[in-house]
This record gives sequence, structure tokens and C-alpha cells, in this order.
Amino acid sequence: MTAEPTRGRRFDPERRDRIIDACLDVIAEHGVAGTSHRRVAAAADVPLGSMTYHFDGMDDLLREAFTRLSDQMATRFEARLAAAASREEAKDAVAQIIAHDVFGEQRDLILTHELYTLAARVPAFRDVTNAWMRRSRAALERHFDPLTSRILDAAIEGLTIHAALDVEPPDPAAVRSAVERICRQDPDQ
Amino acid sequence: MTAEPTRGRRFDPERRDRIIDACLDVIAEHGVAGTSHRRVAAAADVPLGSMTYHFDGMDDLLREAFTRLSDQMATRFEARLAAAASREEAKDAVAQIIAHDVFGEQRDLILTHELYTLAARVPAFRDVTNAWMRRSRAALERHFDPLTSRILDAAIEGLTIHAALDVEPPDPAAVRSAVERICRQDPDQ
Amino acid sequence: MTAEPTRGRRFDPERRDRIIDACLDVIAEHGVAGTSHRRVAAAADVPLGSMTYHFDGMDDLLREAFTRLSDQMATRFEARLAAAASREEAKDAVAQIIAHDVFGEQRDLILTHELYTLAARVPAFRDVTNAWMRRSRAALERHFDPLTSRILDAAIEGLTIHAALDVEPPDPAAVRSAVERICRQDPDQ
Amino acid sequence: MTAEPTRGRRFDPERRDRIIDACLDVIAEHGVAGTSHRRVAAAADVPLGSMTYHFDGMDDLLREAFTRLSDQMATRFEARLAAAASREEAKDAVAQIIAHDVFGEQRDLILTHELYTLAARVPAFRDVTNAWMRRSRAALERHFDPLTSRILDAAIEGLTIHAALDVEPPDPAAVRSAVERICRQDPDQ
DNA sequence: AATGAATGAGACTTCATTCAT
DNA sequence: AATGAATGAAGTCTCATTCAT
Repeated sequence: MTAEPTRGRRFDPERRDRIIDACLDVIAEHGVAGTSHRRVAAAADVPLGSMTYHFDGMDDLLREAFTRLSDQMATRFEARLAAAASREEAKDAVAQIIAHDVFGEQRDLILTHELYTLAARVPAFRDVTNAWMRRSRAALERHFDPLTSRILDAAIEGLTIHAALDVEPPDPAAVRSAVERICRQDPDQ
Repeated sequence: MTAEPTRGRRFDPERRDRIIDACLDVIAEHGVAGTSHRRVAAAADVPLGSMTYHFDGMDDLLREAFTRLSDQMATRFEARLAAAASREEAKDAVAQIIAHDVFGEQRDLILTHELYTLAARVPAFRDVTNAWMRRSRAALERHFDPLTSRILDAAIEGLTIHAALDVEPPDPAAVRSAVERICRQDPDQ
Repeated sequence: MTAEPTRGRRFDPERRDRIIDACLDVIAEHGVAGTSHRRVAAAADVPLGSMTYHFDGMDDLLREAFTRLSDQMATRFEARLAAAASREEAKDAVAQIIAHDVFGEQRDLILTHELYTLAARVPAFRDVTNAWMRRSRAALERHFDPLTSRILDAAIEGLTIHAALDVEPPDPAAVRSAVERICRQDPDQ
Repeated sequence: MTAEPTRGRRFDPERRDRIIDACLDVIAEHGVAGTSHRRVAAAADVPLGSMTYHFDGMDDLLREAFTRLSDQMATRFEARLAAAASREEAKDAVAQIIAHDVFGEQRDLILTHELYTLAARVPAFRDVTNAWMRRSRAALERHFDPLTSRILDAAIEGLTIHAALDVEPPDPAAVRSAVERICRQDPDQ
């Protein structure tokens, strides 16, 4: 007799959220190409009819899913850089992000690629990546000048990608060296 | 009635090639997710039955298509760096590659992303990206030491991606500065 | 707080009417085949749940809608014939009805066809068309004998349909001639 | 070893025809509104996938089905009028067509209504009805002048419809009188 | 060697209706 | 009295693949 919020079937306000999370899981496993209403519904344990009830078709669902992904990623990134008390600590953080992301979060890496792929073709998804990029740079600018931040941001991207695709694990010294080089000012600037 | 060299019925060695090229076109337009035998057959102007006759299913076709893409891209990259006579010219070449790729070849960028996305999930495609990366680095190592080459390679990746996704066109000065910073040695190494 | 006559919450007698009118609009645009609760609810600007609250399913709604349509059409027909002071004026009225209906009221023509189509298969709708036909003939019998009225009624039907489906606009002289011929008695009757 | 034309599954050139016939059956029973790929496939005893293989969607199928219907109807009409040796026999034929069509062929009447309903809204189907109407009039013009043919054609339509919708069976004398009146010339023309 | 015909699986979506509120 | 939430059934259509030719 304790207060079961609802009795499960009707009225399930978390359902929409659960579907979005399940959608990201499905994308990570099967790619956007292999993501279907059926698979997402099964993963979220909701009836198939729920899919188009809650979302205006697959595009809408994908947009929401990737928006959530980029939010989560950007928030984590901001937190890590906000925790850095000095420029040196910020550089350490950046190096760790590159290394850790590759080792720890294969899933996020896959999802990020899927998002980029979509963004490369579909403008609606470019809005998502733009917002994300803006937040990343702003977080870096807590510690670095705008130009350095921009270069650093791009380098994180490239190093992460290459580390992920490479056969051998990333070399910490190389990563560290890359960060170091980029953060030194041009002599003539 | 005279012997036309190849009249298409018996032996059409170009057909297979044409299909592969058409496949890349279709991927560029519809993404891997939207690529089907039907669409590729239509784009290559070959009968649908040809598809499964020449290729062992979609995966096979995709692998061949992306192999061709990476070959073409790597060859172009090598040529550009081979044309550089000095370290300075090599740096110029790298800066131009980043800028030009973004402006000129939206198609290649899209295709590259699609490949990375596949490679992130499917090992078979990682072989393709690995071979490509190896050739890129080797080309860079004509002018730079291995560590610098590796960092440079990753930076090209990241800068190209960000420039492509960014709302505003890439800043040539920023690109140039990035290349410059990376190519300078660590003071303590 | 004062007694607004009907403030819509408790009792909204117009709502039912509005739904019926909207239903006819939807039928005119999408046909019975394309008429759904959703579309009608949207057209009437009422919540979807209202539909099955006010009507016992689609059949019920369709029956009410077509009943209203036939009432309106029959009333208009009666008025026009009642306004005729003589047999000659009645013939003029009939000729004008045929011509005007075609030019002016494409919507009514479409709806009438939809009703006939339903009536041809479903007895419940035949009741609606029968009542309508009875009123039409009674209106004609104000001016013509029963046999002539019956023939005239059928001719109006046929001429209207053919004029509506024909590529070229109806020929007023042909319409007039048809009415004239039918209204003349058989020589041997 | 006798010549089985085909062994049933693969290559079945009559299949397309069978589907069209089945489609008309389904329309007669359930109306255009109730006609679905599933039902037609079941009626024709073909797999569901055959439907969109042979036809570009439901609209295409409907258009073909109603084209066949109108062809058959027009051919029958032409034959009956061609068999009439004199103007008097032609009038008899018309009267019989009206009466017989109503009694004998409820199915054709229903289908004709469905076609008219579609034609009233969709131009593509108006092409079908126009071609049919042209053939009907041409057949009548073997025996009657153009104006009389046109009026007669419309009257056949109206009388058939009303007879079909009416509660009581059509009165042969009324039908005969209608034909007689229309076929007499205007006194002043 | 090559392909048109064909199909079963599964894609997305719309729908009428039910139910708890 | 009235409705937003929800769902299972069924809709159309696309697809990769098989098979007879």
C-alpha cells in the first residue's frame, strides 16, 4: 500500500527519458544505420507504438538522443576543466581526457562519431555539434587564450580519434608532448 | 558485326568499378544508413541482380568502396607531401590540406566520417583506417620526426573536422599557428 | 464569476455540431477512405478523446455527418422549387440547379458521391439517401406529376454527375433541352 | 511431362491480372476505404510483397483496377448497342440496360460509384471516367444525334443510380417512358 | 555469366480505441 | 463530463536475397 507512484502501465513520465537512453545504447551497438524503432522499443521495454507517440519519427528521436549525449559530454568536460586550479593542472586534465576517453569510454567515442557523421550531412545535427563545440572552447578559455583553446580543442578531437582507431594504445608521452607544444605561445605572437 | 572490343555482354570489367564509385556517391548523399543495393544499382545504372552477383552482400561492397576511398585520399596526400622540397614547404602543404579539404571537398569529408563511424564499431573497417593512417604518417615522416608526424596527423584530423563543422570558415592564421606550434620541438626533449 | 451562459467547460453543445461540420470538411478533402478521428479532431480543434466520447465510433459519426449533409441539400432544393410560381419557373429552377451545382459547389458534389458510395454498400446509409430522394420528389411534385418528377429527379442526378466529370463545362442549351423533353408528356399517355 | 505453363511460384505472368481482379472484388466488398494491400493480396492468393512489386503503391493499383472496370463496362455497353438494328431496338436496349444493370449487377454498380467518388476528387481518375463517357456517347451516336446521346447517357446514369438506391424495384414503364421522352426531338429544334 | 522476377522480413507510421484521471 | 496518455493492430512500402532462366 505504499505510494506506488503509478501502477506501471499508464502514465509513465520517465518513459520518454528511458527511450532516449535506450536509443543511445542501440546506436552504440548497431550504429545509426542499424537503429530502428523496433530495436529501440525493445531496448527500452516499451511497446512499438510508443515510439511515434513520443517522438515525431526517427529523426526527432535521433536529434534528442544526440542532444542528450552532447550535453552529458560537455558537462563532464566542463567539470574536469573547472576542477583544474592552474594552467598546469588544466594541461594535465586535457591529457587525461584524451587518454581516458579512449580507454574507458569506447561507447562515447562511437556515439560521437555517429553524431559527427550525421552532422556532416544534416544541418540540424550541426546545431548540436556547434553548441557542444562552443561549450568546450568556453571551458578551455578558463585557462587558455582563445586561439590556443581552439587549437587545443581540435587537437583533442584528432588525438582521441586516432588513438581510438590505432592498433596500439596511445602513448602518454606523445599526448603530453602534443598538449605541451600547443600550449606554448608562438614566439612571434 | 565486326569485333567491337567489348560489347558489354560477356565481360564488362568496368562494371564492378562503376558500382564501387556509385556506392561512394550514394553514401555521400544518403549515408551508410541510407545506402541500399537498389540505390547503388540505380546510381550505377546496372540491374539490381548485378549487385549480389558482383559482391557478397552489402558489407563486402562497403568494404571495397571505403578501401578505394582511403586509397585515393592517401595517394593524394602522399603526392602533396612528396612535392614539398623542404620542411617549410611541408608545413605549408599541411596548412593548405586542412584549409582546402574543408572548402573544396565536402564530399570526401562526409565519406571519411562515414568510414570512421564504421571503423569505430567494426574491426574489418579498422584495417582500412589503419592502413590509411600508416601511409599518412609515412608521408609526413619524409619531413618530420615520428612523434611530430603523429601529432601532426592527429591535428590535421581534428582541425579538419572542426573546421568542417564550424559555422564560420577556418581562420588561416589559426591553422598556420597550429602547424607551427606542433612542429617546434619541446625545449626539454 | 457571473453566469456566463456557457463557458465551455461543463456543457458545450456546439462542440458536437462543430465536429460534424469538420467531419464533412475532412471527407470533402480526403474522402471517407482518408477520414480518421485524428483528422476530424484536428479540423474541429477538439481533443482526440472527444471523438469517441461524443460518437460511438466512426460509423456513427459518418452517419450523422451525411444525415446533416442530406438535410441541408434537401432543404435548399425544396426552397428553390417552392420559390417557383409556375411550371415554367420550376423548369427554369431545375435547369439552374444542374448548372449551378456543378459550377458552384464542387464540395457538395464530392460529398454526395461519397454518400452514394456508402449507400450502395451499407443499408444504414441507404436510409439517408432514401429520405433525401423522397423529399426531392415531393418538392418536384409541387409542379409535376409523379412520373415526370421521378424521371426529372433521376435526370438531375445524371446530368449533374456527367457535367461534373466532363472535361468541358455543361452546355446550358443541352440542359435546357433535357428538362424540356422530360417535362413534355408522352403523346399516348 | 505435359506442358505445365510454369510451375507456379516463379514467373507467373497472370499474377498481375489476378491481383487487379482481386482488387475489384475487395473494393466491391469493402469499398475503396477498406481496401488494403493485405486484403487484396489475400484475395488474389499472392504474397504481400507482390503488391508493391507489381504496382507503384495503392494509387497505381486502384487506377489500373478502375481502368479495367471501365473498359469491361464500356465494351459490354458498346456490344449491346451495336446489336441493335434500328433506332427502336436501340431504345429497347437502353431501357434494358438500366433495368438489368440494377437487378443483375449490384457489384458493378457499387464499383462504378466508387470510381465516381474517386474521380470527383482526384483528376487521375477523371481521365478514366472521361474515356468511358466518350465511348458510351460514341456508341449511342450510332443511333441517336449527339445532343440526344448526351442526354440519354446522363439519364441512364441517373436512372441507374436512383433505381439502385431506391427501396422499391424500378418501374419498367417509367424507364421506358423516360427513354421515349428523351428520344423525341424538341418541337422547336 | 548475368539478370529479371519474386518474396518474406522488417522498416516507419497511422489508427481507433481504452483507461486513469 | 471530459480528456491526455498510451497501445496493439494494421497500414504502406523498402529491402536483401534467392531462383529460374
